[in-house]
Amino acid sequence: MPELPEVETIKLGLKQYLVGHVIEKVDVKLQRIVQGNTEDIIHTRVVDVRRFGKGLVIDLQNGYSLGIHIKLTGQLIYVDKKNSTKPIKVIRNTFSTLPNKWTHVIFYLDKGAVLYYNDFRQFGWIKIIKTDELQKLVFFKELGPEFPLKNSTQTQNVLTFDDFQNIVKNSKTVIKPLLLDQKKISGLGNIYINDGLFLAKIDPRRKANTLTQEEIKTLFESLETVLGKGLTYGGASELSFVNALGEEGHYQDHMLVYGKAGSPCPTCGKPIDKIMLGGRGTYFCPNCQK
DNA sequence: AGTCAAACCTGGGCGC
DNA sequence: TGCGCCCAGGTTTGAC
Repeated sequence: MPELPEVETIKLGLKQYLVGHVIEKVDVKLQRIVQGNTEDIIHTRVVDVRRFGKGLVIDLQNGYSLGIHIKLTGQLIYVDKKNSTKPIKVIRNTFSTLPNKWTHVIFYLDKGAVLYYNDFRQFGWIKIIKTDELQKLVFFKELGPEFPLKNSTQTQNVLTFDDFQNIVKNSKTVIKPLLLDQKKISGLGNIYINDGLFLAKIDPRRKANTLTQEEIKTLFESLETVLGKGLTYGGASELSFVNALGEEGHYQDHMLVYGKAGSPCPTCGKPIDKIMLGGRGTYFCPNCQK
């Protein structure tokens, strides 16, 4: 689902296409998605797009920002005259032109461009707030340091290996739910954690504080590898993810174990197992991951 | 601090 | 064919 590589991909696109545009009008079709007053963001220019973990921030010239979380199925798609008639992936095999029944917010921009917020499951949110008050939002306030993402624009509050080692060593919890906890480490999600643990040959059920120094090092590097691969492939689009132009990524064609219950392990050929951990589907090879 | 569960949603996939 | 049920997952909240 949208994790660090996916949200970074959206951020890069929005930064390229959205910055410089003036928001002329906002049409909120599903009120639940938006909090704050849309009057505060019209007739003002987009000056920057930032990412914090899996959260996005669109900064405006008048001192306001949009804090955005796309959760599982949110899409932010920039459309101008060049790509306005293209069918966009909605979910799995469903495609539709824009706007469609899953379009909940429409930002009309100058020069005839439009930014659509679509969200099949309606879990995402857009919060209109003064830029200097973003840290008051629970999500941003409690976000832990970011797992490093190679070749990304991430600059601040990046987790070092020493930080990672300390977090893992000092945690009594099970390793997989620990990695999912955005308050401890931000940016990782279910897909890349499953694949990272597989690559590191570590059983997702292990208690964090039983990992050896060597295993922690391998895990750190494995997670870096799979996240980097995710970014290289433009994200994972098995569900609803598309980039800022509505294009799909391709990491789903390169997943190691995620979603592959019963399929042969890429290393040993024995079937991939699926269990629930922390309420989340967890895929691993019981033979390779110790 | 940890663990767990429910809630937020909808459409796909399943069993019957 | 169609109904009912479960599932997917990133937070968020609340309970123990």
